[in-house]
Amino acid sequence: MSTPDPRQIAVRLLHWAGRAQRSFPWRTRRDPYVVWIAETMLQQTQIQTVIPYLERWLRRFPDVEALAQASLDDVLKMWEGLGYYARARHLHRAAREILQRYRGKIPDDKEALLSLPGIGPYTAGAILSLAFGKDEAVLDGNVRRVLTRVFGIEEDPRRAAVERRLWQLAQSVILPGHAREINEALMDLGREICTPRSPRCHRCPLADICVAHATGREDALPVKGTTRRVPHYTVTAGVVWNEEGKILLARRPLEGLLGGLWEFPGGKVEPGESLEACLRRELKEELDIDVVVERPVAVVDHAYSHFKITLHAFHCRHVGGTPRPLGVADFRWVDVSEIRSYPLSRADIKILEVMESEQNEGR
DNA sequence: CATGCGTGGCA
DNA sequence: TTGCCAAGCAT
Repeated sequence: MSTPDPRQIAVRLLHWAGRAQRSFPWRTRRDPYVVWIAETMLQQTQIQTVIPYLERWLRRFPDVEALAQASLDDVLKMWEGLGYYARARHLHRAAREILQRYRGKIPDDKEALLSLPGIGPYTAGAILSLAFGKDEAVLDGNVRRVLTRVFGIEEDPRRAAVERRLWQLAQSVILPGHAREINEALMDLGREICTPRSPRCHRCPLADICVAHATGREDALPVKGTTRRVPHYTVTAGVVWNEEGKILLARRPLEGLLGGLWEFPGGKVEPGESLEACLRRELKEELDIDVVVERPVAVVDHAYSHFKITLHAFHCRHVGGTPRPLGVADFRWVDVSEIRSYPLSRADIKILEVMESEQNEGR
């Protein structure tokens, strides 16, 4: 089978794009700000997850200025539960930079976009083509899957040389003046038809020119790398009460896992260590306080991006030492009713929900 | 260039 | 239940 003709692909995609489409917020409004926020939320995240977050976000931060003027805590709170929290921190920083350097206007220049935190090649291409109508390609997971199949690319797409070739192919199917429709069609095709498993080739407008379809390689492409098994850790967390009936919340360091979120402090159990000893040690190391570990609150299983934990939470009584932020970014004594107003990770929300249900049962 | 970085849905 | 996967970016 000959190599598919990019122009023919473009024409097919444009025709296919003429069908009834779902109306997403970032399609109804071509506002660069909306596209920027939506595309950032959509990084590694599915549409149905993003939509409610996006709607809330746009009500709370309707433009660059509102976002720039918000506190990081407000921004993280709106992002709570969406994951990959560096995205929210980057949006916040970028908004301040856009306000300062570009008078609040999202730049329509590729180099300027790429220099902003959180904007890489995909998001820059998406903003330029979808919001500004420029003839720029996008290459995301959907487009990568479509192109590796249509062109029958058997090499690992994560290799830099293959990645460059895929960008060239993505650019080659852009018909001048039609980048927006082509890019959206490619991504729609990848999401709805050219799916990772069991692609619906009988409904695909490219099926008759697709190398993978012709050779029965649809399910094998794109080739996957070797998956490493994820480690599992046992972790403790303390709901530390003081004499006034307040609870100690700690803020995680601003970089790294769950950066900037608030949590019930604790940490990883070391080999041979009891849960209670772990908790006393961690609270001493991170906050320089002494506690008595009392009854358990909850046991929560949780999976992060690259490891899993079983989290044992205990009520604790603060018996000594004024907290100091040794291994945390900040700390605060708060009323139970105030905890919900802080951005927390999913695992800590599960703990909080158990506490709230106990409270409602009058325990 | 390889790795770190969340969460929820699905088979 | 477990593993796979999803509109990537930073370092």
